[in-house]
Amino acid sequence: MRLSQAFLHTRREDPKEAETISHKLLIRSGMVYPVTGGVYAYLPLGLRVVEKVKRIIEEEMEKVGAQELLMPHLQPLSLWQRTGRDHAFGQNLFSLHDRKGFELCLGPTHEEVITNIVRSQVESYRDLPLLLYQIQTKFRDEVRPRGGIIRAREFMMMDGYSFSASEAELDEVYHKAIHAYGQIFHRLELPAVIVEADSGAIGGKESHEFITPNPSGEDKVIYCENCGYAANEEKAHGIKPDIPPEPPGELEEVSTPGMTTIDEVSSFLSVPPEKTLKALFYSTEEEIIFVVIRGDLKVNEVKLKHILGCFELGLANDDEVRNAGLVPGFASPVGLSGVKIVADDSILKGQNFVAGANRSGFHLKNVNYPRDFKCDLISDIALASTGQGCPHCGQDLRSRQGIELGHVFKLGTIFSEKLSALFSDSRGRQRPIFMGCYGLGVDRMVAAIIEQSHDEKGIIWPRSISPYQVYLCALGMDNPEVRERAEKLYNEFRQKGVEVLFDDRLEPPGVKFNDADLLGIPLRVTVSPRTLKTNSAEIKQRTSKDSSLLPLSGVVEGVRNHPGEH
RNA sequence: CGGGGUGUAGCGCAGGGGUUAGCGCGCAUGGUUUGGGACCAUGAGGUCGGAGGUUCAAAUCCUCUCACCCCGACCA
Repeated sequence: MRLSQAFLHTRREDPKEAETISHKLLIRSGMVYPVTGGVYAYLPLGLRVVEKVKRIIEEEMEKVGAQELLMPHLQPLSLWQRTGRDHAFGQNLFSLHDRKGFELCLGPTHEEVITNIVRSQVESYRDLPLLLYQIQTKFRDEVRPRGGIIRAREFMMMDGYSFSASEAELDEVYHKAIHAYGQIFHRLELPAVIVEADSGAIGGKESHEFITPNPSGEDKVIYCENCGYAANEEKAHGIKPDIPPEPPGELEEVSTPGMTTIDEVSSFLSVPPEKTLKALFYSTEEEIIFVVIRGDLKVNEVKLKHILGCFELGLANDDEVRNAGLVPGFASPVGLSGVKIVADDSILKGQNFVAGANRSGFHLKNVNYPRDFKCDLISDIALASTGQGCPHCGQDLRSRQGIELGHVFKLGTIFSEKLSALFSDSRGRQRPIFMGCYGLGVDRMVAAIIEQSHDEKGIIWPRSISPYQVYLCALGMDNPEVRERAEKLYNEFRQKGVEVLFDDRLEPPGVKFNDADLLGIPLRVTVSPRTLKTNSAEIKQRTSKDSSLLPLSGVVEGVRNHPGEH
């Protein structure tokens, strides 16, 4: 491609709406164009990158026996009502009516549709196992799109779906998919760790995420360096610190004027936070929940949501709290009735806690479970964090931010049962198909690659997905000899099948070099009056400060045979 | 949905009741330049996000509204 004719306009300045590095660079390099909040167009150069990522995914999926298909973006809402996921997705579902009033939605994912397709085609265990996948646009009306392409409302996703006759067969496909993902990340030069994950709105039992460590990521990974345990914070368990036992003391009311937070109460009474009980009030679509947890811990709302089995969960507002007869800041489970009380199992570790007195300005000392209060549910509902012990080996846990690139789920039979996707097993019995699904954010990976591979000048593409392999930079295009030599090189590169971006513009060197760096093409080949004096061209890696000269006659072969060594 | 911020030329910004709304980049034309965003000259480009109001007069003040971004909530 000739730059003089390319639909490519780089920008010198950062767009003001962008905060994240990948967002800034994608716009500045002319790869994407922001159309509206969380919706982007891919311009020619950006599309080349996306297409390359897609091709790598296709190749690796085919290698593990997956077959590609394409599904519609429009889906009948009724299909979602049958699995109940219209509620699980809630407002995130983009929905619309056709002219007859029939309700449709734009697919945020395709489990329902594919299960329905497979249901009609698969009759027998002989048709299984099956691994199908799609790479296409999905739509989610995110509460808050952010980070440019990292969380968009319209985005590109690879989704694989597996159909098996047994749990064991499902395990097999699941591992094949994980293997394919490993290969994909490897080829993209994108470091990714696999972690245990919560399955969220999609449902299912076992689930893993692939996360690339990055400070601009939205997810937090809790991991153990000693034994390799790693889980998303939403899912992670930690061993909560023990507290030395002591004999239970007498319940005692103390005055704590204006002390409503754990920090205030704990320093006012000179009691460490782990010897206090924190009370929080949540509201679900049905009721107010009173949550009790040891003062040094935080509530993991995902875990809480699971044990409550609710769709909506949020901190209750002051009105809701007062209407339930609770005293914000001074509430405790002691002597409380009429409200569902859920406790973290940390209340079993420790005794003689300080808790609210359900009376403004007062707290209770020496509160002990179960002597002084009851709970409807006790479970692990705490957020794991650094400082806690690894659930497998007991060593200290660590945490790290990351970007979620992929998420795989063992769905089991939840979808097949709801949608009656059955097959006849070898004894002729009708059984639901065992399903798995495997999602990978295509354009999110592009953003993640930029996040972790750039410098102050611009993007640094891995060779495997760079839009072009060579940036051919001709300095002084008005010099006939430069023009002639550069044109010749350009044609030679193209004949040999090397993807080359030819900067044939009549621009000063600084402009060209800066664009070359911004666009992140791995190799730059410069022809100028200076290099022509020695009948050579300058070769420079994007990642290196140094350059070298190669005789003009050997440039194309040299670059083709040893792309990484100049 | 709560909190905060920003909307003025293609992009980045200044101007905060007073006549013709500026600057930088980019763009166009001509010329000089060509190894890290070079220079000179000339020029084009604006419903000041939108609606309503106050005023002799509104980009500027008031009210409402929309869009975008950030934090939180939320999220495969």
